[in-house]
Amino acid sequence: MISTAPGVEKMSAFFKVLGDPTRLEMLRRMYTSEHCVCEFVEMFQISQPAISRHLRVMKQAGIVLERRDRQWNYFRLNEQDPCYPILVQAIKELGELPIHEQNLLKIKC
Amino acid sequence: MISTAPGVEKMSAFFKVLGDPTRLEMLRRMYTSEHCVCEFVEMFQISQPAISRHLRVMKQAGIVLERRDRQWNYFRLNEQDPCYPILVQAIKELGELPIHEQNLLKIKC
DNA sequence: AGCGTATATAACCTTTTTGTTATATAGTGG
DNA sequence: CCACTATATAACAAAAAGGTTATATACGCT
Repeated sequence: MISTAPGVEKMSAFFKVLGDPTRLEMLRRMYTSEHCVCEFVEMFQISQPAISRHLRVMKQAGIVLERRDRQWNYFRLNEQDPCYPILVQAIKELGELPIHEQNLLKIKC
Repeated sequence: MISTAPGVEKMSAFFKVLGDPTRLEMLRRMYTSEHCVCEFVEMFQISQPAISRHLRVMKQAGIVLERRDRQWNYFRLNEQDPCYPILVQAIKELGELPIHEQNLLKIKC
């Protein structure tokens, strides 16, 4: 076993993080691939500081990991998190990203 | 298929409900069996109105169903909810209820 | 050095959440 | 009818969440 079973406190904190549509959508995207902050900034209609804070919340909860590469900061799912399997199931229930919602910013950043 | 795949909005609303430790614990108990309001009132250290509101939040989100029997109001999980499988997985990850946390109020109510 | 891009943090404000107390409603049993 | 129990709702206060703007920091480029 990779990780210990989470308790109610830990798990409800995990769910609280997923309880925001912006964060859930970000996590869904990260399941497909790592993303840098500026990609998320383009993706949503909220300010860059708001994006940064959502990412920090997820990082502090242990749900995502960050990787710094020069001026870019990349975020990805933390597969070691004890709640990771639940996250994966949730993302799978959401199904494929609709084409028009897939990110076309291959060039940007 | 029993229910339609939920979208990000619906699913994050579902997670927001699970994002409170009291509610998550209540759901965990309901997975074992139906419970009436007064049982939850005994179980937690918050007021009866607070318990009632938590139950209403879960009912309005479609996560639980209620059954009225004379002066008692019983709540149970809604197995038809599209997010029900995720809830079950989460509860299973939590593991067995510790003995000292199991409810001994067989007689009350 | 000076500029532009990427990102984080601080300060602030508004909305939502969650608890409390007070009170209303409904069923049960004298 | 009255009292007691079970439960819901309203009104209120405190705390948390989430957005914004302003600003600081770091890197790459000319």
